Amino acid sequence: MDPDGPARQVPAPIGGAQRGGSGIPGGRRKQRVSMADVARLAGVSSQTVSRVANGHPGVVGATREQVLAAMRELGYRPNSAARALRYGQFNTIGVILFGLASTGNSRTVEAIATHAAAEGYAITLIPIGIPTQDNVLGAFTRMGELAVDAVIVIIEIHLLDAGTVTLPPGVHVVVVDSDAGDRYSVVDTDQAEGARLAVRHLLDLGHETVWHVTGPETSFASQRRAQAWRLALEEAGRPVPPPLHGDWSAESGYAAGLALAGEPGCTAVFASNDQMALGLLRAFHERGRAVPDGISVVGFDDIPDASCFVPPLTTVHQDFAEVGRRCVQGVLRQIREGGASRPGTELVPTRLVVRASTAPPPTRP
Amino acid sequence: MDPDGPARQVPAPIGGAQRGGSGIPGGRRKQRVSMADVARLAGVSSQTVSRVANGHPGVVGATREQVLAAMRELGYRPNSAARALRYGQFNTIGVILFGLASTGNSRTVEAIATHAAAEGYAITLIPIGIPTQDNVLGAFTRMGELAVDAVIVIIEIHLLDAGTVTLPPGVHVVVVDSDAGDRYSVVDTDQAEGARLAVRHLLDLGHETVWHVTGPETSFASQRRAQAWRLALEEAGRPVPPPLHGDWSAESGYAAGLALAGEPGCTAVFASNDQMALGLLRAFHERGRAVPDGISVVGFDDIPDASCFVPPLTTVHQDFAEVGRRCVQGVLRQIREGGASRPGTELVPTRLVVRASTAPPPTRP
DNA sequence: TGACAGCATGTTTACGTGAACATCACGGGC
DNA sequence: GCCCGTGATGTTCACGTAAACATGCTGTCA
Repeated sequence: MDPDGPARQVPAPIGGAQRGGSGIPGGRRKQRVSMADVARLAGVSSQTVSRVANGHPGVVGATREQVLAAMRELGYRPNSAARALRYGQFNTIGVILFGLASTGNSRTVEAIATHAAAEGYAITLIPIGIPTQDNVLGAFTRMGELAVDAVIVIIEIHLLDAGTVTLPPGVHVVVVDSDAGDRYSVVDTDQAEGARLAVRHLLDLGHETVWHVTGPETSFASQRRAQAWRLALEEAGRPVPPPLHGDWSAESGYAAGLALAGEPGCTAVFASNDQMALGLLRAFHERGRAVPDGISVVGFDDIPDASCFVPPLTTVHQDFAEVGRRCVQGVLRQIREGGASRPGTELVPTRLVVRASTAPPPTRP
Repeated sequence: MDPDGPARQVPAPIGGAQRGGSGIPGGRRKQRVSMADVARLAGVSSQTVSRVANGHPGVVGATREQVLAAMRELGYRPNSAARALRYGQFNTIGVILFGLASTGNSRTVEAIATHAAAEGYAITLIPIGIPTQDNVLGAFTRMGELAVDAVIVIIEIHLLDAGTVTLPPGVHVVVVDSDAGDRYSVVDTDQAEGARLAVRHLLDLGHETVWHVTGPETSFASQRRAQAWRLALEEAGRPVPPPLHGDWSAESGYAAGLALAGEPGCTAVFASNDQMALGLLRAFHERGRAVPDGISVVGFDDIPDASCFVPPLTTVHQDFAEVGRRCVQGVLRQIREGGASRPGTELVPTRLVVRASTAPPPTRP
């Protein structure tokens, strides 16, 4: 940028004409209406304008009206930069994330934004295009200069495990979906419980074992679901089939489904999210394996569409709204108490929503 | 506008009168490290620190190193409030929207965030919980005090048609998905073309006419799709069946599907989005109406999951990323040229993606 | 009636940054 | 040897706001 305004000496371009009046081509870089401008028009001091703007007492009715009229006439809007400078805070929370496209993220962000708004905070999004170390590092660095009072991180924090990267000191931070509970304040869905619920449900229906389609290896949520799946099987003394690897997309679930359809012993599958479960349903349908009579499917997330899959999907419900709420709660606590990030993990419970994609296994011939 | 809000919450700057180390343990009060602090440690003036921080020339190597070392030692981070105050801009774009949950919105926002980031801008989200006049008005008002240089509006702007509401003057603004092209700069998907493509596709396959499931009445996108659907049928001289009304959700599509399954003359349906199309597929499946052999279904959006519906869905592809890109382009142009919002509508083209949910109508007995 | 309480309003100042201007040291040309 | 140009660095100031402090006026009570 090149803000070389030679004529920026002028302290107040007013003089009667306000915006378009003067013959000056292009309003240059003059700030818009300030308190001083309003004060001049209203014939009071700028401090009185400030008092009126902030609803402070001690301004008599007539004066107040005069000031308000001047504000309206000039279209005064408070300058939040100056205000932030004065107060030392922005009333803004930064959210670092990798992609809004994933269902969970957008719902979590929405909840964060909503709850933050209720507390008078706005949300600033810092998206990471590709989650490489460099990009993440860059985002954290930029973070430092960003106009935010606190940060919520919704990326796989273990990308930062190299240890060379640390959040700028003094930044309040809450992390979602991570194993960094020993270093940061973490809010997370109880992935393990959810996966266990899914597996137990299928075993209780009488299935010998449960196959699993994972999410991407880089996802901590996926890792934990897979781990809990394995554990639940082992605890029940069941064989643990080799997991299939997906990438969250329905297409990858479809590919896994085509493979699983060829496994005669496979009667139950737990997919690490609903999209992949959708892919499974399609594959099984195309291969003539009836769901749920021939094979059962359980997903994870409980996206709104899941109730209209064919058949409606049994899945683990995640409370994204609650995750968002607790994130906001967490950072606000830090901001207000002034403390640094307090390590620890908060788990948001899950619940199983049983629909029509699960049933007892077919009776063996 | 009414800048006279309720008393603003002011975090009392604790401590005595001076910045000196008031022995208060709950060290909330003072700003963090400033240039002056760095300057003191490095034994230079704060202006020199500023030069180093901004990479300006004219600082000799040794001095620069000294300053950098001091910065590292103190953990200096520039104060963006002061910077914004100085420069008169925030490098931030505000996005007003109603819910990220809708597929389109989150993808558009993601694209906006990505492109904005590439230009050095961050995104501030202002969510509107329930799109009542009051809430929208409130958001626009808050907008005025927000730390943003421009605004992108992704709500049904006709909510504001009362005319009592206007954007704060001087705010750069781009609107998505709206009929306000005469007042604002608008970027929109070519809804009409998309709907026409869908209808033409079905008619070309030999269907006598096409039924339609709309989105909510408050949605301008839905209105335009419905209008284009009607027009395409009329142009072809076909009967126009009564439209069924949904609310974007799969469940509402399911309800519509149950109704349509009872219409023997219905052989083709155009749903206003993919979620509702999913609901249709479920309903038709449950009612034994085979898709596409008994009845054809076309959606709108081309969500990633659509390729794994049963059967894979023929749908109209929306280029959300392009919409986001143009929004950013639009506001940046306004910011740089300094002009106000220039009325006009930019249309982003759509294309039909043919999959397996459409086929010629069954031959009449 | 005078001193003072109480309240409306004005004045000063600091917040952190960076442009514009000031200063200072050094070296080369005359 | 002196002057001046050049380049490094310091000083001043304004950006818009609001707390702290100062002023000035009104009315009241001893």
